[in-house]
Amino acid sequence: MNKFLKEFKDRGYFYQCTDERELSHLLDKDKIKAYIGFDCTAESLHVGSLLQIMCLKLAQSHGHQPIVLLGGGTTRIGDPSGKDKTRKILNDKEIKKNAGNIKKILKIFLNTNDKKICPIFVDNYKWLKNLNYINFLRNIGKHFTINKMLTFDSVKTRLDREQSLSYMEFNYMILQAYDFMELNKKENCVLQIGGSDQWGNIVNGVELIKRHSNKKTYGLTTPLITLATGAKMGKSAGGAIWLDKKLLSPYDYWQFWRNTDDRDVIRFIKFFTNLSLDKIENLKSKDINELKVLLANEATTMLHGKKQANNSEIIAKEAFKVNSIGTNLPTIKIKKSLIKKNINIIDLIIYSNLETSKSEIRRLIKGNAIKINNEMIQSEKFQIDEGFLNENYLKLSIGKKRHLKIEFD
RNA sequence: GGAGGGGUUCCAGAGCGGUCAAAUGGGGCGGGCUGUAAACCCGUUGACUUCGGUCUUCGAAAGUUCGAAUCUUUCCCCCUCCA
Repeated sequence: MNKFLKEFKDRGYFYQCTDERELSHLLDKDKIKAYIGFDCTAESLHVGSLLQIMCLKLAQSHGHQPIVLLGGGTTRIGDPSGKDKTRKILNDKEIKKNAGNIKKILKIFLNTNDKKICPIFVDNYKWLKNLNYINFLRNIGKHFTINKMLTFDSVKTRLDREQSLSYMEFNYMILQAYDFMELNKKENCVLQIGGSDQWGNIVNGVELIKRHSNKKTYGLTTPLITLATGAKMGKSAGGAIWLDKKLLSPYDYWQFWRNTDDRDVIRFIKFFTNLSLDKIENLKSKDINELKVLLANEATTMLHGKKQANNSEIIAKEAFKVNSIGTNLPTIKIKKSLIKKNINIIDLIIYSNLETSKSEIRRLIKGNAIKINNEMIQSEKFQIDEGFLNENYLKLSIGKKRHLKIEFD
């Protein structure tokens, strides 16, 4: 089997392929261009898209060139795959902004230095916006039969569940197929990769190109990643795990990986790090918590850089050491004059922005969750007074995992 | 076009004149156990509070009533069946 394809499989990226054998031959023979489309519905990417990104990275490492398709056009339609409801349609400005953010993230992950494998960014709005309805129906539409379209999962589940599917959404798969054809023509792209929910859309592209241009192309899908607990990846505690430091701090990103379920650790190291499979094989005997740190460091380095990763590790070490005062913790400043006037614990937490609801803070105090300098606060009337000014700062903790250093200014 | 059913707090889903800030489950948060894991147990889950209460929520608006998520009217949205 082709090396790229083999690693693709060994790492667990493989789910389905339209013609594995032939694709393998082709990959042995040529360096190809492979594309993945990214929806622009969200303001940025989150870990749910990370596996797709890793696929492109892997392709690069084997000398193939990735094409990143930003769905600026198709996002205006809304992909019904895997969704039980019609999505709210975004306006042009939002889509444009989202596409920009997504492009930025991908540039961080992908190798942009080597000309041969440098990712090509395209936005399908460019060609979709000018489509002529009549011509499109005649040239493209004739290759699709309703009979077949109705059998695709994205359509079928909606109909089975008696949920409405608008004609607009129904056309989505045709547009995605058209995208593939366009990239095949313009860039000679022969492979589309996507999540398993994209299978139908991808197959449609392959078939359209076959019928319309009589050329052979390939589709490759990745499995839907679920956590050991059965939950979908990326929608975990307290909101999405964004791949964007403006939406999720490097430290929180690091923590996300550090908190991986034991059962997922090796699998995730294969998925989400660049470590070679040989190396990973040797890791299996290591202490599970060390592996989690390794995973967190690797994943964080890839996105936020080595410095941020190391820094996160240091912060984490301090934060979880029982009685440390934590000089490296995230820090905010407060005016000494405020302390001199005595500030109430609730107001201090509001000031710190760790919580925004006073009721919630009261609940946390009742639940023994609030600590200052590692001492539990027992009363919501607790005051921070001048006595604290003997030090340069204090440590505020909420629960076991959230710690903040508050410096006096 | 005709006939029905429905829109409830993050989600699912009860409630159908006062005892409802609203059952139950999931999720979240906090505590315990531990390994920043899983499983399990406990608490909590609208806001504000001088802890007595107060204020804002049950698709939207108006009304009946001492009192409405619950009744009436209009409007908006969703679904099913018939044509």
